[in-house]
Amino acid sequence: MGYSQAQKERTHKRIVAIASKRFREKGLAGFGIAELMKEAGLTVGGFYKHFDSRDELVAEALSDAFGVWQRQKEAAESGGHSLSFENLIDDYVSDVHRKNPGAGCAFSALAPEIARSDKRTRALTSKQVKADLELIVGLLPGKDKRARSRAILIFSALVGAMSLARAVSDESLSREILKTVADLLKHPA
Amino acid sequence: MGYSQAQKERTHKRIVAIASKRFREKGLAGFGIAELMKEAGLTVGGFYKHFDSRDELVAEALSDAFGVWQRQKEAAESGGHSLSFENLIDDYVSDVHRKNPGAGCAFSALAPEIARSDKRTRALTSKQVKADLELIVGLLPGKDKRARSRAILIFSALVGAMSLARAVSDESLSREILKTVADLLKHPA
DNA sequence: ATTATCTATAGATCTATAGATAATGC
DNA sequence: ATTATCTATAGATCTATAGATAATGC
Repeated sequence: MGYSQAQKERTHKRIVAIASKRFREKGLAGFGIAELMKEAGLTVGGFYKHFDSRDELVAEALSDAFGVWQRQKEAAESGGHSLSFENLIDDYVSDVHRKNPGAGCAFSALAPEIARSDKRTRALTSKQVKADLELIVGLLPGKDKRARSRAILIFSALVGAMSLARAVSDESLSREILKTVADLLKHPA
Repeated sequence: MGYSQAQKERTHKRIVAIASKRFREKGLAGFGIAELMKEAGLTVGGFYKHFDSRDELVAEALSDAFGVWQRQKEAAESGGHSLSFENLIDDYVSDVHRKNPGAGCAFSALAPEIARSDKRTRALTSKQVKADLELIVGLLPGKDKRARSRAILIFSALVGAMSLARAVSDESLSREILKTVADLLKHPA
Protein backbone atom coordinates (compact mmCIF):
# COMPACT_ATOMS: atom_id res chain seq x y z
CA MET A 1 0.00 0.00 0.00
CA GLY A 2 1.25 3.39 -0.92
CA TYR A 3 3.08 2.83 -4.19
CA SER A 4 3.95 5.50 -6.75
CA GLN A 5 1.93 8.08 -8.66
CA ALA A 6 2.70 6.19 -11.88
CA GLN A 7 1.21 3.12 -10.22
CA LYS A 8 -1.86 5.14 -9.25
CA GLU A 9 -2.36 6.22 -12.85
CA ARG A 10 -2.16 2.63 -14.05
CA THR A 11 -4.60 1.62 -11.33
CA HIS A 12 -6.97 4.39 -12.37
CA LYS A 13 -6.89 3.30 -16.00
CA ARG A 14 -7.41 -0.33 -15.01
CA ILE A 15 -10.52 0.57 -13.00
CA VAL A 16 -11.91 2.63 -15.89
CA ALA A 17 -11.21 -0.10 -18.45
CA ILE A 18 -12.98 -2.73 -16.36
CA ALA A 19 -15.94 -0.43 -15.71
CA SER A 20 -16.12 0.46 -19.40
CA LYS A 21 -16.47 -3.21 -20.30
CA ARG A 22 -18.78 -4.18 -17.46
CA PHE A 23 -21.13 -1.23 -17.93
CA ARG A 24 -21.68 -2.29 -21.55
CA GLU A 25 -22.24 -5.88 -20.43
CA LYS A 26 -24.37 -5.37 -17.33
CA GLY A 27 -25.77 -1.86 -17.58
CA LEU A 28 -24.95 1.33 -15.70
CA ALA A 29 -26.51 -0.09 -12.52
CA GLY A 30 -25.35 -3.65 -13.11
CA PHE A 31 -22.70 -3.87 -10.40
CA GLY A 32 -21.42 -2.10 -7.32
CA ILE A 33 -18.15 -0.39 -6.54
CA ALA A 34 -16.99 -3.20 -4.27
CA GLU A 35 -17.39 -5.76 -7.06
CA LEU A 36 -15.59 -3.50 -9.54
CA MET A 37 -12.65 -2.84 -7.21
CA LYS A 38 -12.38 -6.54 -6.42
CA GLU A 39 -12.09 -7.34 -10.13
CA ALA A 40 -9.33 -4.72 -10.33
CA GLY A 41 -7.54 -6.50 -7.45
CA LEU A 42 -8.31 -3.67 -5.01
CA THR A 43 -10.68 -2.93 -2.14
CA VAL A 44 -13.67 -0.62 -2.00
CA GLY A 45 -12.09 2.04 0.21
CA GLY A 46 -9.64 3.23 -2.43
CA PHE A 47 -12.31 4.06 -4.98
CA TYR A 48 -13.06 7.60 -3.81
CA LYS A 49 -9.42 8.66 -4.04
CA HIS A 50 -9.83 8.01 -7.78
CA PHE A 51 -13.34 9.34 -8.38
CA ASP A 52 -15.47 11.94 -6.61
CA SER A 53 -18.57 9.84 -7.12
CA ARG A 54 -19.95 6.84 -8.94
CA ASP A 55 -21.38 9.18 -11.60
CA GLU A 56 -17.87 10.40 -12.35
CA LEU A 57 -16.83 6.81 -13.00
CA VAL A 58 -19.79 6.42 -15.36
CA ALA A 59 -18.69 9.48 -17.32
CA GLU A 60 -15.06 8.35 -17.53
CA ALA A 61 -15.98 4.78 -18.43
CA LEU A 62 -18.34 5.89 -21.17
CA SER A 63 -15.68 8.18 -22.53
CA ASP A 64 -13.42 5.12 -22.72
CA ALA A 65 -16.16 2.97 -24.27
CA PHE A 66 -16.93 5.50 -26.98
CA GLY A 67 -14.94 5.69 -30.17
CA VAL A 68 -14.76 2.02 -31.17
CA TRP A 69 -15.12 3.14 -34.80
CA GLN A 70 -12.24 5.62 -34.52
CA ARG A 71 -10.04 2.89 -33.06
CA GLN A 72 -11.17 0.47 -35.77
CA LYS A 73 -10.31 3.03 -38.42
CA GLU A 74 -6.90 3.75 -36.90
CA ALA A 75 -6.18 0.04 -36.58
CA ALA A 76 -7.01 -0.51 -40.25
CA GLU A 77 -4.87 2.46 -41.30
CA SER A 78 -1.86 1.47 -39.21
CA GLY A 79 -2.21 -1.95 -40.87
CA GLY A 80 -1.78 -0.35 -44.29
CA HIS A 81 -5.34 -0.62 -45.61
CA SER A 82 -8.18 1.79 -44.95
CA LEU A 83 -11.51 1.09 -43.27
CA SER A 84 -14.25 0.72 -45.86
CA PHE A 85 -17.94 1.39 -45.41
CA GLU A 86 -18.64 -2.32 -46.01
CA ASN A 87 -16.14 -3.34 -43.29
CA LEU A 88 -17.80 -1.03 -40.80
CA ILE A 89 -21.27 -2.43 -41.50
CA ASP A 90 -20.15 -6.06 -41.48
CA ASP A 91 -18.21 -5.73 -38.25
CA TYR A 92 -21.09 -3.95 -36.58
CA VAL A 93 -23.69 -6.59 -37.43
CA SER A 94 -21.30 -9.48 -36.79
CA ASP A 95 -22.00 -12.31 -34.38
CA VAL A 96 -18.85 -11.39 -32.48
CA HIS A 97 -20.24 -7.93 -31.82
CA ARG A 98 -23.69 -9.22 -30.93
CA LYS A 99 -22.27 -11.63 -28.38
CA ASN A 100 -19.67 -9.30 -26.91
CA PRO A 101 -21.34 -6.04 -25.93
CA GLY A 102 -18.53 -5.37 -23.45
CA ALA A 103 -16.08 -4.76 -26.29
CA GLY A 104 -18.55 -3.16 -28.67
CA CYS A 105 -20.61 -0.09 -29.41
CA ALA A 106 -21.70 1.79 -26.29
CA PHE A 107 -24.84 3.10 -27.98
CA SER A 108 -26.45 -0.24 -28.73
CA ALA A 109 -25.49 -1.42 -25.24
CA LEU A 110 -26.50 1.64 -23.22
CA ALA A 111 -28.40 4.33 -25.14
CA PRO A 112 -31.58 4.33 -23.02
CA GLU A 113 -29.59 4.34 -19.80
CA ILE A 114 -27.46 7.21 -21.09
CA ALA A 115 -30.70 9.08 -21.83
CA ARG A 116 -31.46 8.92 -18.09
CA SER A 117 -27.95 10.00 -17.04
CA ASP A 118 -26.75 13.43 -16.00
CA LYS A 119 -26.17 16.30 -18.42
CA ARG A 120 -22.42 15.85 -18.41
CA THR A 121 -22.68 12.27 -19.64
CA ARG A 122 -25.22 13.24 -22.27
CA ALA A 123 -23.00 16.10 -23.45
CA LEU A 124 -20.17 13.57 -23.95
CA THR A 125 -22.66 11.51 -25.92
CA SER A 126 -23.60 14.42 -28.19
CA LYS A 127 -19.96 14.91 -29.03
CA GLN A 128 -19.46 11.24 -29.78
CA VAL A 129 -22.56 10.96 -31.97
CA LYS A 130 -21.34 13.94 -33.99
CA ALA A 131 -17.88 12.40 -34.38
CA ASP A 132 -19.35 9.06 -35.44
CA LEU A 133 -21.64 10.70 -37.99
CA GLU A 134 -18.67 12.51 -39.49
CA LEU A 135 -16.70 9.27 -39.59
CA ILE A 136 -19.53 7.57 -41.51
CA VAL A 137 -19.85 10.54 -43.86
CA GLY A 138 -16.13 10.17 -44.56
CA LEU A 139 -16.66 6.58 -45.68
CA LEU A 140 -19.55 7.38 -48.02
CA PRO A 141 -18.97 8.35 -51.69
CA GLY A 142 -20.67 11.79 -51.84
CA LYS A 143 -19.87 14.50 -49.24
CA ASP A 144 -23.01 16.58 -49.75
CA LYS A 145 -26.06 17.10 -47.54
CA ARG A 146 -27.40 13.71 -48.60
CA ALA A 147 -24.30 11.97 -47.25
CA ARG A 148 -25.01 13.35 -43.79
CA SER A 149 -28.66 12.32 -44.01
CA ARG A 150 -27.64 8.84 -45.11
CA ALA A 151 -25.11 8.64 -42.29
CA ILE A 152 -27.84 9.44 -39.76
CA LEU A 153 -30.07 6.71 -41.16
CA ILE A 154 -27.20 4.22 -41.20
CA PHE A 155 -26.15 5.01 -37.63
CA SER A 156 -29.76 4.77 -36.37
CA ALA A 157 -30.43 1.53 -38.23
CA LEU A 158 -27.23 -0.11 -36.92
CA VAL A 159 -27.89 0.86 -33.30
CA GLY A 160 -31.56 -0.15 -33.51
CA ALA A 161 -30.82 -3.45 -35.25
CA MET A 162 -28.22 -4.48 -32.67
CA SER A 163 -30.46 -3.39 -29.78
CA LEU A 164 -33.33 -5.49 -31.12
CA ALA A 165 -31.15 -8.44 -32.14
CA ARG A 166 -29.82 -8.69 -28.59
CA ALA A 167 -33.23 -8.23 -26.97
CA VAL A 168 -35.01 -11.13 -28.70
CA SER A 169 -34.57 -14.74 -27.60
CA ASP A 170 -35.24 -16.14 -31.07
CA GLU A 171 -31.83 -16.75 -32.60
CA SER A 172 -32.99 -16.87 -36.23
CA LEU A 173 -34.97 -13.63 -35.84
CA SER A 174 -31.91 -12.05 -34.27
CA ARG A 175 -29.72 -13.02 -37.22
CA GLU A 176 -32.40 -12.05 -39.74
CA ILE A 177 -32.57 -8.52 -38.31
CA LEU A 178 -28.82 -7.99 -38.51
CA LYS A 179 -28.37 -9.56 -41.94
CA THR A 180 -31.31 -7.67 -43.46
CA VAL A 181 -30.20 -4.30 -42.14
CA ALA A 182 -26.64 -4.90 -43.34
CA ASP A 183 -27.85 -5.87 -46.83
CA LEU A 184 -30.19 -2.92 -47.19
CA LEU A 185 -27.61 -0.43 -45.92
CA LYS A 186 -24.96 -1.75 -48.28
CA HIS A 187 -27.32 -2.02 -51.26
CA PRO A 188 -30.19 0.49 -50.88
CA ALA A 189 -33.24 -0.57 -52.89
CA MET B 1 -57.94 -4.12 4.12
CA GLY B 2 -59.52 -7.27 2.85
CA TYR B 3 -61.81 -6.06 0.06
CA SER B 4 -63.13 -8.16 -2.82
CA GLN B 5 -61.47 -10.27 -5.50
CA ALA B 6 -62.71 -7.79 -8.11
CA GLN B 7 -60.92 -5.11 -6.12
CA LYS B 8 -57.78 -7.23 -6.08
CA GLU B 9 -57.86 -7.53 -9.85
CA ARG B 10 -58.20 -3.77 -10.24
CA THR B 11 -55.34 -3.30 -7.78
CA HIS B 12 -53.20 -5.77 -9.75
CA LYS B 13 -53.84 -3.95 -13.01
CA ARG B 14 -53.10 -0.60 -11.39
CA ILE B 15 -49.74 -1.84 -10.11
CA VAL B 16 -48.85 -3.23 -13.55
CA ALA B 17 -49.90 -0.05 -15.35
CA ILE B 18 -47.77 2.13 -13.07
CA ALA B 19 -44.79 -0.22 -13.38
CA SER B 20 -45.19 -0.31 -17.16
CA LYS B 21 -44.94 3.45 -17.33
CA ARG B 22 -42.18 3.86 -14.74
CA PHE B 23 -39.97 1.10 -16.18
CA ARG B 24 -39.99 2.90 -19.53
CA GLU B 25 -39.21 6.20 -17.80
CA LYS B 26 -36.62 5.09 -15.25
CA GLY B 27 -35.35 1.73 -16.44
CA LEU B 28 -35.91 -1.79 -15.15
CA ALA B 29 -33.85 -1.04 -12.02
CA GLY B 30 -35.04 2.55 -11.69
CA PHE B 31 -37.22 2.17 -8.61
CA GLY B 32 -38.03 -0.22 -5.80
CA ILE B 33 -41.17 -2.11 -4.89
CA ALA B 34 -41.91 0.15 -1.93
CA GLU B 35 -41.91 3.23 -4.17
CA LEU B 36 -44.12 1.52 -6.73
CA MET B 37 -46.66 0.33 -4.17
CA LYS B 38 -46.75 3.78 -2.60
CA GLU B 39 -47.60 5.34 -5.97
CA ALA B 40 -50.40 2.77 -6.27
CA GLY B 41 -51.68 3.89 -2.86
CA LEU B 42 -50.60 0.64 -1.19
CA THR B 43 -47.80 -0.63 1.03
CA VAL B 44 -44.88 -2.87 0.26
CA GLY B 45 -46.16 -5.97 2.09
CA GLY B 46 -49.00 -6.62 -0.33
CA PHE B 47 -46.76 -6.88 -3.37
CA TYR B 48 -45.88 -10.58 -3.08
CA LYS B 49 -49.54 -11.63 -2.96
CA HIS B 50 -49.73 -10.22 -6.50
CA PHE B 51 -46.36 -11.33 -7.91
CA ASP B 52 -44.02 -14.20 -7.07
CA SER B 53 -41.01 -11.98 -7.61
CA ARG B 54 -39.87 -8.66 -8.97
CA ASP B 55 -38.93 -10.37 -12.24
CA GLU B 56 -42.52 -11.47 -12.67
CA LEU B 57 -43.61 -7.85 -12.39
CA VAL B 58 -41.05 -6.92 -15.05
CA ALA B 59 -42.48 -9.54 -17.42
CA GLU B 60 -46.09 -8.45 -16.82
CA ALA B 61 -45.26 -4.76 -17.08
CA LEU B 62 -43.37 -5.23 -20.34
CA SER B 63 -46.26 -7.23 -21.71
CA ASP B 64 -48.45 -4.24 -20.91
CA ALA B 65 -45.97 -1.76 -22.38
CA PHE B 66 -45.67 -3.66 -25.65
CA GLY B 67 -48.13 -3.22 -28.46
CA VAL B 68 -48.41 0.57 -28.62
CA TRP B 69 -48.64 0.25 -32.43
CA GLN B 70 -51.48 -2.28 -32.22
CA ARG B 71 -53.38 0.03 -29.90
CA GLN B 72 -52.65 2.99 -32.17
CA LYS B 73 -53.96 1.02 -35.15
CA GLU B 74 -57.10 -0.05 -33.29
CA ALA B 75 -57.71 3.49 -32.08
CA ALA B 76 -57.46 4.80 -35.64
CA GLU B 77 -59.77 2.10 -36.96
CA SER B 78 -62.39 2.56 -34.25
CA GLY B 79 -62.27 6.24 -35.16
CA GLY B 80 -63.25 5.42 -38.73
CA HIS B 81 -59.95 6.02 -40.54
CA SER B 82 -57.06 3.56 -40.85
CA LEU B 83 -53.50 3.95 -39.61
CA SER B 84 -51.20 4.91 -42.48
CA PHE B 85 -47.48 4.24 -42.74
CA GLU B 86 -46.85 8.00 -42.68
CA ASN B 87 -48.87 8.37 -39.43
CA LEU B 88 -46.88 5.63 -37.76
CA ILE B 89 -43.54 7.21 -38.69
CA ASP B 90 -44.58 10.74 -37.75
CA ASP B 91 -45.99 9.70 -34.39
CA TYR B 92 -42.90 7.64 -33.60
CA VAL B 93 -40.43 10.46 -34.28
CA SER B 94 -42.65 13.11 -32.69
CA ASP B 95 -41.53 15.39 -29.87
CA VAL B 96 -44.37 14.03 -27.74
CA HIS B 97 -42.93 10.54 -28.05
CA ARG B 98 -39.37 11.67 -27.46
CA LYS B 99 -40.33 13.47 -24.26
CA ASN B 100 -42.72 10.84 -22.93
CA PRO B 101 -40.96 7.48 -22.92
CA GLY B 102 -43.35 6.26 -20.24
CA ALA B 103 -46.23 6.21 -22.72
CA GLY B 104 -44.18 5.19 -25.74
CA CYS B 105 -42.32 2.38 -27.42
CA ALA B 106 -40.77 -0.09 -24.97
CA PHE B 107 -37.96 -0.97 -27.36
CA SER B 108 -36.45 2.47 -27.65
CA ALA B 109 -36.84 2.89 -23.87
CA LEU B 110 -35.56 -0.49 -22.73
CA ALA B 111 -34.04 -2.71 -25.44
CA PRO B 112 -30.56 -3.10 -23.90
CA GLU B 113 -32.02 -3.82 -20.47
CA ILE B 114 -34.38 -6.38 -21.98
CA ALA B 115 -31.33 -8.00 -23.60
CA ARG B 116 -29.99 -8.61 -20.07
CA SER B 117 -33.29 -9.95 -18.72
CA ASP B 118 -34.38 -13.55 -18.26
CA LYS B 119 -35.37 -15.85 -21.11
CA ARG B 120 -39.08 -15.48 -20.41
CA THR B 121 -38.95 -11.71 -20.88
CA ARG B 122 -36.87 -12.08 -24.03
CA ALA B 123 -39.31 -14.65 -25.42
CA LEU B 124 -42.13 -12.13 -24.93
CA THR B 125 -39.95 -9.66 -26.79
CA SER B 126 -39.42 -12.01 -29.74
CA LYS B 127 -43.17 -12.39 -30.09
CA GLN B 128 -43.71 -8.65 -29.96
CA VAL B 129 -40.98 -7.85 -32.50
CA LYS B 130 -42.55 -10.36 -34.89
CA ALA B 131 -46.00 -8.84 -34.41
CA ASP B 132 -44.66 -5.34 -34.94
CA LEU B 133 -42.82 -6.36 -38.12
CA GLU B 134 -46.04 -7.86 -39.49
CA LEU B 135 -47.93 -4.71 -38.60
CA ILE B 136 -45.42 -2.60 -40.53
CA VAL B 137 -45.51 -5.01 -43.48
CA GLY B 138 -49.30 -4.56 -43.48
CA LEU B 139 -48.87 -0.80 -43.89
CA LEU B 140 -46.41 -1.05 -46.78
CA PRO B 141 -47.58 -1.23 -50.42
CA GLY B 142 -46.00 -4.55 -51.59
CA LYS B 143 -46.40 -7.75 -49.52
CA ASP B 144 -43.42 -9.62 -50.94
CA LYS B 145 -40.09 -10.54 -49.36
CA ARG B 146 -38.86 -6.99 -49.90
CA ALA B 147 -41.68 -5.61 -47.76
CA ARG B 148 -40.45 -7.67 -44.79
CA SER B 149 -36.87 -6.56 -45.36
CA ARG B 150 -37.98 -2.95 -45.55
CA ALA B 151 -40.04 -3.39 -42.37
CA ILE B 152 -36.96 -4.65 -40.53
CA LEU B 153 -34.94 -1.65 -41.66
CA ILE B 154 -37.74 0.75 -40.73
CA PHE B 155 -38.21 -0.79 -37.28
CA SER B 156 -34.47 -0.77 -36.59
CA ALA B 157 -34.03 2.80 -37.80
CA LEU B 158 -36.96 4.08 -35.71
CA VAL B 159 -35.75 2.38 -32.51
CA GLY B 160 -32.16 3.49 -33.09
CA ALA B 161 -33.11 7.04 -33.95
CA MET B 162 -35.26 7.47 -30.83
CA SER B 163 -32.61 5.85 -28.62
CA LEU B 164 -29.94 8.23 -29.93
CA ALA B 165 -32.22 11.29 -29.95
CA ARG B 166 -32.95 10.77 -26.26
CA ALA B 167 -29.33 10.04 -25.33
CA VAL B 168 -27.81 13.26 -26.68
CA SER B 169 -28.01 16.56 -24.80
CA ASP B 170 -27.86 18.66 -27.95
CA GLU B 171 -31.47 19.53 -28.76
CA SER B 172 -30.88 20.42 -32.41
CA LEU B 173 -28.92 17.21 -33.03
CA SER B 174 -31.73 15.27 -31.38
CA ARG B 175 -34.33 16.82 -33.68
CA GLU B 176 -32.10 16.42 -36.73
CA ILE B 177 -31.76 12.68 -36.13
CA LEU B 178 -35.52 12.15 -35.85
CA LYS B 179 -36.46 14.40 -38.76
CA THR B 180 -33.84 12.91 -41.07
CA VAL B 181 -34.78 9.32 -40.33
CA ALA B 182 -38.48 10.09 -40.81
CA ASP B 183 -37.82 11.79 -44.16
CA LEU B 184 -35.61 9.02 -45.49
CA LEU B 185 -37.99 6.28 -44.38
CA LYS B 186 -40.97 8.01 -45.97
CA HIS B 187 -39.09 8.96 -49.16
CA PRO B 188 -36.24 6.48 -49.75
CA ALA B 189 -33.55 8.00 -51.97
C1' DA C 1 5.78 14.25 4.98
C1' DT C 2 2.86 12.72 1.79
C1' DT C 3 -0.22 9.57 -0.22
C1' DA C 4 -2.11 5.06 -2.40
C1' DT C 5 -4.47 1.66 -0.62
C1' DC C 6 -6.58 -0.98 3.18
C1' DT C 7 -9.99 -2.25 7.00
C1' DA C 8 -14.15 -1.19 9.06
C1' DT C 9 -18.45 0.85 9.24
C1' DA C 10 -22.46 4.28 9.00
C1' DG C 11 -26.63 5.01 6.90
C1' DA C 12 -29.59 4.30 3.18
C1' DT C 13 -31.35 1.52 0.25
C1' DC C 14 -33.76 -3.02 -1.65
C1' DT C 15 -36.19 -7.76 -1.98
C1' DA C 16 -38.72 -10.83 0.45
C1' DT C 17 -41.21 -12.79 4.46
C1' DA C 18 -43.88 -13.31 8.97
C1' DG C 19 -47.67 -12.30 11.38
C1' DA C 20 -51.61 -8.91 12.37
C1' DT C 21 -55.85 -6.65 10.82
C1' DA C 22 -60.09 -5.96 8.61
C1' DA C 23 -62.67 -6.84 4.89
C1' DT C 24 -65.38 -10.40 1.81
C1' DG C 25 -68.18 -14.34 0.88
C1' DC C 26 -69.94 -18.80 2.11
C1' DA D 1 -63.24 -19.20 7.07
C1' DT D 2 -60.83 -16.99 3.83
C1' DT D 3 -58.05 -13.44 2.02
C1' DA D 4 -56.44 -8.54 0.52
C1' DT D 5 -53.78 -5.54 2.57
C1' DC D 6 -51.06 -3.67 6.44
C1' DT D 7 -47.07 -3.15 9.85
C1' DA D 8 -42.65 -4.53 10.97
C1' DT D 9 -38.40 -6.49 10.08
C1' DA D 10 -34.56 -9.77 8.52
C1' DG D 11 -30.77 -9.99 5.68
C1' DA D 12 -28.41 -8.50 1.76
C1' DT D 13 -27.09 -5.14 -0.78
C1' DC D 14 -24.95 -0.27 -2.07
C1' DT D 15 -22.53 4.48 -1.82
C1' DA D 16 -19.60 7.03 0.76
C1' DT D 17 -16.47 8.19 4.65
C1' DA D 18 -13.11 7.84 8.69
C1' DG D 19 -9.02 6.42 10.21
C1' DA D 20 -5.02 2.97 9.87
C1' DT D 21 -1.13 1.12 7.25
C1' DA D 22 2.71 0.94 4.32
C1' DA D 23 4.70 2.60 0.47
C1' DT D 24 6.90 6.74 -2.22
C1' DG D 25 9.53 10.87 -2.79
C1' DC D 26 11.50 15.03 -1.00
